[in-house]
Amino acid sequence: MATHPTIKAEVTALKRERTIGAAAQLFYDRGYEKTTLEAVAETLGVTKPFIYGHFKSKAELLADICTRGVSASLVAIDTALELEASPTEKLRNFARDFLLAVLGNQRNIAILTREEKNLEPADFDRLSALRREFDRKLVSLLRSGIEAGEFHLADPYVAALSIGGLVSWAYVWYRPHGRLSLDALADEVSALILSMVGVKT
Amino acid sequence: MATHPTIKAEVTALKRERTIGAAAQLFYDRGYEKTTLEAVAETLGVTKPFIYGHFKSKAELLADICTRGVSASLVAIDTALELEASPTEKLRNFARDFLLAVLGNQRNIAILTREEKNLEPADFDRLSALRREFDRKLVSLLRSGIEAGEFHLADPYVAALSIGGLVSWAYVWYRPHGRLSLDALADEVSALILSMVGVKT
DNA sequence: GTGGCTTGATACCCATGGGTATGTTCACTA
DNA sequence: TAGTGAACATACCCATGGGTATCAAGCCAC
Repeated sequence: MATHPTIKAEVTALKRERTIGAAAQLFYDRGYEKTTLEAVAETLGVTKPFIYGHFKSKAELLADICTRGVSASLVAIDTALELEASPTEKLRNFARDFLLAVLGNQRNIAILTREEKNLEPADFDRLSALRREFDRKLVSLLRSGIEAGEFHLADPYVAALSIGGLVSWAYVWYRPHGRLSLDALADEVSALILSMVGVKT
Repeated sequence: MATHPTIKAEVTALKRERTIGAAAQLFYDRGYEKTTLEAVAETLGVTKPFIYGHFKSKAELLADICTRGVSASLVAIDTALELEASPTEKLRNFARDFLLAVLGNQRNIAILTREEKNLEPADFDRLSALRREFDRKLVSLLRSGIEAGEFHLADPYVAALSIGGLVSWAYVWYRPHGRLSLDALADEVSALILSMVGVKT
């Protein structure tokens, strides 16, 4: 009797998960407005009311997908800040994690970037706040590196936005099964970023 | 008699120009699919058939706007490659020009990035080819710097894509009348990029 | 000035797709 | 094994907006 509600909840969660997955793939491939909920339902082998039983609107699906995109990046910066290590090591780890987060959420990040105008204003504001939080934290990491004499940067704000862009943009050009492995790519990008902030190698 | 056709052509060009400008502003503010041609017409103080007299479809408007975005970046790399200067100086100039091109075409670049799924396949392919051309040329610039012993990069492809992303992403965060002037920003970003490729300062 | 042609406004069509009212099935309870 | 309710399919509504047929007005040639 204690397991019944749990199983039910798990089933519901699974259905939401599958729906979000199917929607993300289609939004990524075709774009949000060009994707009909009928198409999403067909991918899942169900019909529209199935979706409306779990989401109140198409925009809610979009918001969920985008939230995953931002959250992945935030986890990367939070993890780095909690490390017991020098700013250089924190940044090295962050750069790797951040790139892996972006590429592991390539579809979500792409949708977040492309479809922000299709978000409900409330969701847009919430996600914008998360992005600003990410930027603030990255600036603080860069600042600590400057103060420790490890980084050499005239303007940590511009550097933070540059790093954010450099890595976020990877969703545009990365192709799985490309020339480099994910790991090699992460090392390479990490080295570029350390060099950019003026870490002596 | 020789001037008549010319004036007519100029008037036609002006109408196209104004239409593209109004459309770009609205696409940028609201998104492509959320912008009706009626709204574009209203901005111009005309009606839909005016637009259809100069463009064969909404998608053609989008393609024109996006083409301007890519072209601006291509001009920057072409200009740099034609310079009689060291790779370091070429890259320094390119970085500045590229950033200024992106920010001078902020709306077009934003639309290009966000709305690629709404392009006709033929236009998408054409613009993709231009982007690849840009990447190839930037790689060749980085290569020449490595061969000259001025740049220190393990992988010029990854570096080119990183630079492209770093600068292209500026359309996301740049706000006119912000803390830094365009010029100061261009210098700062240029310095970051030179540092990234391993130019000794 | 008058006839033809170009331009764009008025008014319209209709495919599309988000969202929903209604009916049906199946799992679970007693 | 009959009854109850949740979950989902069927079938539908209708606002929206891209695109166009039609008509009016101005501009040019002659």
